[in-house]
Amino acid sequence: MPELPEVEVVRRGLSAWIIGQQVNSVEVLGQRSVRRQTGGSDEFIGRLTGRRIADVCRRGKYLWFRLDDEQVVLAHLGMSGQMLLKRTPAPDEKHLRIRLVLDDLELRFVDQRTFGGMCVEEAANGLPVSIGHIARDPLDSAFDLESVSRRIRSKRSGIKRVLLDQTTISGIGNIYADEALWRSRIHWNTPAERLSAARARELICHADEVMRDALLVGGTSFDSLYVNVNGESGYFDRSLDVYGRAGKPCRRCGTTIVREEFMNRSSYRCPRCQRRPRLA
DNA sequence: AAGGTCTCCTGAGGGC
DNA sequence: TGCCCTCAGGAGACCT
Repeated sequence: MPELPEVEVVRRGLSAWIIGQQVNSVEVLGQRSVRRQTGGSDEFIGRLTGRRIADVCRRGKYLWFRLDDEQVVLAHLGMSGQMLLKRTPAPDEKHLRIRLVLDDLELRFVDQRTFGGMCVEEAANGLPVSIGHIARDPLDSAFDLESVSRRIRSKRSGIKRVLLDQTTISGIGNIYADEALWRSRIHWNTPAERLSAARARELICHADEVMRDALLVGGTSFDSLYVNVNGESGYFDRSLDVYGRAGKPCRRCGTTIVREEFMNRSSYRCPRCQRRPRLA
């Protein structure tokens, strides 16, 4: 599941190959993948064809290509999106949704579950207009630990819900939220407002740390759905401490990790290291 | 206003 | 073998 480290791996892979290349032709094989484009695939193709790629940028889990004319191509990988580069002709993937033919390679957006997509839009102050509400992520040089900590502590909901809210801090998904909470020994349902400033700062630092650790080994992957642009998987799944480890011993205290339902998805924690918060 | 829920989607895997 | 059920979850729409 692509969260910040996985998207950053893709960004780095792409920027090494596609900067300076021209988009010679565009093919949309799946209309749903351009659903954010008001004018549909015709507009997407029209605005993109002939443009040159000037840079590849990222904020949180969003990725975008800066074009040579103040427009950007905004992309989100969703649950299963991949950006694949092909230097030589290759058969179309089963879930190939968008094809960009560049100067000497082909960029393919492949997405099984179609939660992801791409669109061409304007940028304002260097940020695609439709993601103005997305907060800075911990890898952003202008990320401000103090103000994020303050904002987190002002929220009246459980801490995990706050970590997943991309308008407060971006880039964190279900996996890294659980990992950061485990490192900080905090229960996922602890009211955010009950964390001390020091605990909140520590939690943010742990989220930053776990994502940087994952980035070092090329991101997390459980299956073949996520791969970087060379088609290689990440290795961080081998380093996870709690996520997906229900029934296995906590690496700190040996207590059996449990899986609980949360927001119609899964949450993993150590029942001993991450005690349920006392009722207020 | 802010918090919480619903919904989109496809394939893997389990039970029988 | 095949059919049906559950599960995976990011984020925008929608409701309270």
